[in-house]
Amino acid sequence: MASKPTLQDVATAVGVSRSTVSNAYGRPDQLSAALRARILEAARQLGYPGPNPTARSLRRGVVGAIGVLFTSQLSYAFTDPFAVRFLAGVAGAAERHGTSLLLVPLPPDTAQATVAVENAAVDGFCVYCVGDESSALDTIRGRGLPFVTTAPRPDAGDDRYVGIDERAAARAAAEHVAGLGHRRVALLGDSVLPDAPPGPLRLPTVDDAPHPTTRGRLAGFADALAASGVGWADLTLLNATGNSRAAGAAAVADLFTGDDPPTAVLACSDLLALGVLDALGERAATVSVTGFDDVADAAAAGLTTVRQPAEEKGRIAAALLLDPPADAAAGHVLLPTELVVRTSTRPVQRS
Amino acid sequence: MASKPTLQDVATAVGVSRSTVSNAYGRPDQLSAALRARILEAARQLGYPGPNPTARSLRRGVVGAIGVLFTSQLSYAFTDPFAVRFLAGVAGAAERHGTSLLLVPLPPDTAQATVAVENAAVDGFCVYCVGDESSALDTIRGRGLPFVTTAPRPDAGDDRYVGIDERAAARAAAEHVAGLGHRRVALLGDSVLPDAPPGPLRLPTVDDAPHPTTRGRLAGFADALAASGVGWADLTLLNATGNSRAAGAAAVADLFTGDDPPTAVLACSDLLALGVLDALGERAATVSVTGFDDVADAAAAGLTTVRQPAEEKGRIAAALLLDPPADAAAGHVLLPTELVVRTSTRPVQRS
DNA sequence: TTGAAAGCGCTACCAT
DNA sequence: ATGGTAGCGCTTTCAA
Repeated sequence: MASKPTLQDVATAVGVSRSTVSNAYGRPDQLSAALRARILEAARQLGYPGPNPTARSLRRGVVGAIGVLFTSQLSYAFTDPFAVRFLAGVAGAAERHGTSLLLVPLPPDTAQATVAVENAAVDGFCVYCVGDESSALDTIRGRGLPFVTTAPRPDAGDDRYVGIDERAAARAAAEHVAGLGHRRVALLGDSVLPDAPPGPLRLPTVDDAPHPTTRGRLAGFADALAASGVGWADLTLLNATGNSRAAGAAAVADLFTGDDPPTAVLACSDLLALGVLDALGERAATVSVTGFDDVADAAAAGLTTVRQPAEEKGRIAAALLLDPPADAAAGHVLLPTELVVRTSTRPVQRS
Repeated sequence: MASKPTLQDVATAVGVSRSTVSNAYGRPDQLSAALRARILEAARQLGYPGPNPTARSLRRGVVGAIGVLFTSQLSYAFTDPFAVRFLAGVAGAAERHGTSLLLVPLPPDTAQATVAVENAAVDGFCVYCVGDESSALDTIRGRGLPFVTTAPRPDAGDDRYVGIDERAAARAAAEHVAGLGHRRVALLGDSVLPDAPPGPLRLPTVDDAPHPTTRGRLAGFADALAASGVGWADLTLLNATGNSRAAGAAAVADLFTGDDPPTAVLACSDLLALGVLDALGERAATVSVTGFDDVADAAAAGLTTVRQPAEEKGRIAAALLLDPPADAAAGHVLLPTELVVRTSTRPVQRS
C-alpha cells in the first residue's frame, strides 16, 4: 500500500474481509449501514480511490462502454457535420444508459484495423458508415461482441442495423432534377474509386463502385435519370478525394469550361455539394446542385438535399446495442428520408 | 473453451505454455517465426480473438485510453461547435499516439460524478471547460491519474493546463465596443447564476459569478467599460439558461422593449450572440453584438467575436497528457486570442 | 528460445 | 450480515 491502496488494504485496516469492502461499494444492501460507513470512512482516510475499473471489468465481464468505429480517421468524426450529429444521438442514448463511449480510430490498413478492434475494451460496437467494413465486422464477431451498423448490408442476416434506403432516397433527388428538365447531369461522390484522382472518371457500371453507400446513392441517381432516358454512359461521373467542401470544389474544377457542361450536379453529400457551389461562384445561378444529409449549412446555402434524421439514427443505433430487441426483425430499422427542395435547383435553361 | 477460447486454450492446443502464446502476440521477437505462425494459426482455427483487452490492461497497468470529461451532458460535447472543434484536436493527437478516447458523461450530481470518474478505465483525463470541476479533479487526483484542464485555475499549482487569458480576451471585445461609443451595454452569459431564470439579473460584483470562465469574461468586459466610465452597477447583466442560440434569444426577449435599451450586447459565447441576433431580427442593425470563440457560423452571421484556436487547444491538451513536459512550467500553456471585427458591431447611434 | 510461477485487483458464489 | 475461496485472462520476471 505504499503508493496505491487496494481494496485489500481497506479490508485490513477495518478488519473485515475483501468481500465486505467490495459489497460496501457495489452492493450497499448487503451490509449494515454502520459498517458500510466505517469502511467508506477508512477508505477515504487511506486514500483508496474506489474499486479499480479495469479489475472490476475483468471480474464482471462487462466494461460499461461501447465502441464507435469509424473507417477513416478518428478526427473525421468531428469534422463531418452529419457524423457529429449522429454521434450526438449515440452519446445521448449512451448517457441515459450510464454507458461511456469509446471512440476507436480504424486505421486504413486491415491488419492494424484488426488490432484496433481487438484491443478496444468495450461491450459492443457501433460501426459508423464504413466503406468495406467486412474485415472489422469479422473481428468483432470473432470477439463475440454485439454490434450495430448504420447501413443495411446485403449479407446482414440477423445483424442489427439502422439505416436508410439510400437508393430510393437518392432517386427522389434525381427525379426532382430530372423533372426540372435536366438531362446533362453529373454525379459526384467521395472515393467513387479509392485511388482515383479528383474529377471525371469512367465506371463500366454503377456496381463497380466499391463503397456501398456511395454505390447506393449513385444507383438511385442513375435509376431516376434512366427513367428520363439518360443512360449510365451519358452521365458524367465525378470523383472527390475526401468528403469535404474543398474536395467537392476540386472535383468540379474543370467541369464547366468545356462544351456542353452539365446543367446539374447530384452530389452524394452536402459537403461535396457545398464545395460545388463554392467552385461555381457566380455561375451557381446557372447550375442545379443537390446534396445529401441536410446538414446545418445546407439551409443557409439554399441547398436542395435529402434529409435523413441524424441524431435519431445515432440514438437508435445505441438503443439497438444497449437494449437489443427480442425479435430479430426489430433489429432492422429503416429510417424515413425526405427531399428538401431549396433554391439550388431550378428548371434547366434552354440555351 | 465452450464459448470463448482463451489464451490458455491456444497454448494447450499447440502444446506450449501460455507465456509463449502471449509472446506470440505481444513480443514477436521472443520466439521463432515458425512457432509464432503455428500459434497464430491455431488461434485462428480455435476462434481465439486475441488477448482480452481488459485482462491485458489489468496486468499491464495501462489502458491505452484517455478520458474526456464534460461538465454538462455528454451530448453537449457534440452540440457546441467550439467543443466539437476542441474534441477534433484531442482526437487527432490521440489518434497519432495510438490512444483511444473515452467520452465520459459527468452527471450534475456530485456523488454520481464521482462515481463516473472512478469507473472510467483510462490512463488520464482531459477535463473540458468545467464550471466547478474541483470535485471531479479531486477524484482524479485520488486515483493518482494525470489530467489536463482547459483553463488556468487559480490553484493550478503544477497541474497542467492549456487555456487562454479569458479576461484579457474579453476586454479586447469590450474595448472595441466602448471605442465605438457604446455606454448602455448588456453582458450576457450562460448560467451566470446556476438557477437564475433567463433575462436580467443583479450581481453585487463580478466575483459573485461562480463559473470561472464566465466570470473571467464578464470581468474582462467590465474592465474595459470601467475604463470608459461605465461602472459595474450601470451594466445590464443577462442570464442565459444554457449555451445555445435559443437560450441567447430567450435571455434578451424583453430587453429592447423598455426605455433606454442597451445599444450593445457582449455575449460570453458565439452561440448566445447568434441567439441575440436571432431575437433582434430587423433591429439587429441598431444594436451592436459581440460573441466569443469564433465558431463556424459566426463568420456568415457577420458576428464580431474573439477567436481562440479550438483544434490547437485540443491538440495541446492531449499532448500535455500523452507526452508530459519534463518542466512543470511547460505544462502551463496560454494560447493567443484575436478580436475579429465583423459587421455586428458599429458606432453607437445618437438618438 | 521456452516454460513455471506469481500475481494484477476485484467480485460472486456459497457457507456461516 | 459477513467471510472464505476461487478464479476472471493475461503478462512478466526468472530460471532452464
